[in-house]
Amino acid sequence: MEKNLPVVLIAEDDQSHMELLSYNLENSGFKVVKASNGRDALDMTKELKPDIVLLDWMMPKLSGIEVCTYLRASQDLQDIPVIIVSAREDEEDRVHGLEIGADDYIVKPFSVSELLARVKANLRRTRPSSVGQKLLFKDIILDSEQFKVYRDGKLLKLGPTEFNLLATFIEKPGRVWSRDQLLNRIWGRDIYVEIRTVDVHIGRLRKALCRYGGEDYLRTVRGAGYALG
Amino acid sequence: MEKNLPVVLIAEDDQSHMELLSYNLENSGFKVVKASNGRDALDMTKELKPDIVLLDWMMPKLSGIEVCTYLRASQDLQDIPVIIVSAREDEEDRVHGLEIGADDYIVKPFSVSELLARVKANLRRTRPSSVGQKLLFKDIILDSEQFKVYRDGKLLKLGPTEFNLLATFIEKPGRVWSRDQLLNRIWGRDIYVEIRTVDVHIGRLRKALCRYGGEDYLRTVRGAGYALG
DNA sequence: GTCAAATTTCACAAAACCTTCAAGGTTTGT
DNA sequence: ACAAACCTTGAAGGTTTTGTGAAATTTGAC
Repeated sequence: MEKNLPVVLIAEDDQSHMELLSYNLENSGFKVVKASNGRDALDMTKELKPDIVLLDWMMPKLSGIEVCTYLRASQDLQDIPVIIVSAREDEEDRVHGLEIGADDYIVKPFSVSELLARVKANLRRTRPSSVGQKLLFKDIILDSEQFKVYRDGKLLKLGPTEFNLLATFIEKPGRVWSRDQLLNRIWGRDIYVEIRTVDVHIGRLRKALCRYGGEDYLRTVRGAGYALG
Repeated sequence: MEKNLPVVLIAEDDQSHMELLSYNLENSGFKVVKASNGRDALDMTKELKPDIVLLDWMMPKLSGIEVCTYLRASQDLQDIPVIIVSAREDEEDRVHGLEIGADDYIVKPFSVSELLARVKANLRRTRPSSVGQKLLFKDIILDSEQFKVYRDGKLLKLGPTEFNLLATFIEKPGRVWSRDQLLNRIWGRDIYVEIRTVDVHIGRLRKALCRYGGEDYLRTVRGAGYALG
């Protein structure tokens, strides 16, 4: 079982459509979670906090529109990108979808490559490292497709955890992450490890980044957590 | 009889059309299998598992649309690329064709070069090594037309799985593939084999590539997968 | 400056992960 | 039908990474 893959929640009641979507997304390196109606979609979103949500417009229990409206009103879920998938292609419906806060709107039928492109485009905003993009910070380059990190042109050797930490930091330079947030994001929500373990890995990442000299970009925020720069 | 050519099944009831298609495809290095109605097309597809299927929209017994719908619903045939060939050029028909799961839609009359381009484009997705081009990485040459691999000018002996692995890697040098992705891509998606099997084949590929010495280009990325370079 | 709290460092054992090997099985080729 | 080539799998063995406590150091408040 792969770890740390971006999670896509698909809410779609048509079975064959669901197959098509999940197969292609899984093959492109996403973890797929499925919901076959609006209520499940909403519950699972609250529970799992996926990285992006695909909502079919027409679904039993709650429509995609209703689910989206709810998500947008919810404090801790409103940042999750939502893509509405619909057979309605009227300009009016499209506008309605975007008006209630969806980030994108795809009309059925769509090509698989179009769907993937849009999913990635929307993740690029919130989780750039998950879509195989090169990320930069000062003289650091993190290539999430090749799993390589360079500083000042020199390849660095990082362990998996250090890599994930850096990927998290470099997505939002300057943002301070608490130890708890880092544990949730990198270790997973239901793993129990000592909170101090984070410090150790930060230390290791620090050492790795300064392997060939240079400023220490990792900032310790006493009582709060860590940040890059 | 030439082996290992990609197989195209053409379903077309118009005799002269069939001639045109098969002549050109055979000339471009495909093995062509012919069906003159929808029912035969379906039976032969099940039987032969061709690499790609060209379906005329209007055919006796079963229409191209019906055949395509069936293929998409069938567990072990749904990955076969389908191109619908039709005289209907309404946007509506095109949409319908894609909606039922066709990968592409070509309107008659079409140029031969357009057809070939689309066939190859669709094969590139599922059978990248079947479109016969030479791929290079450092001193490695992979000739997917001849199914031969050279390193530093010397012919290497690879088993089929090793060849496919290398073909996958060399298409995107540096890209890290998870074991799951490799299994899906090379073994196929509904085959169940242990994930560790991948490791063994990687090991063999490694050994084969270094048969006559030289650097080991296969990079193991702990917790993530493998990459070439 | 002193002190307590917070953070960093260190070393090591355990866990996770990868590689290799060899024994069947299966497929392919003759 | 037989032999060769190839594939799959489990297990053993080796390597890297990880988690943890304890000690050392830093920090900020007083």
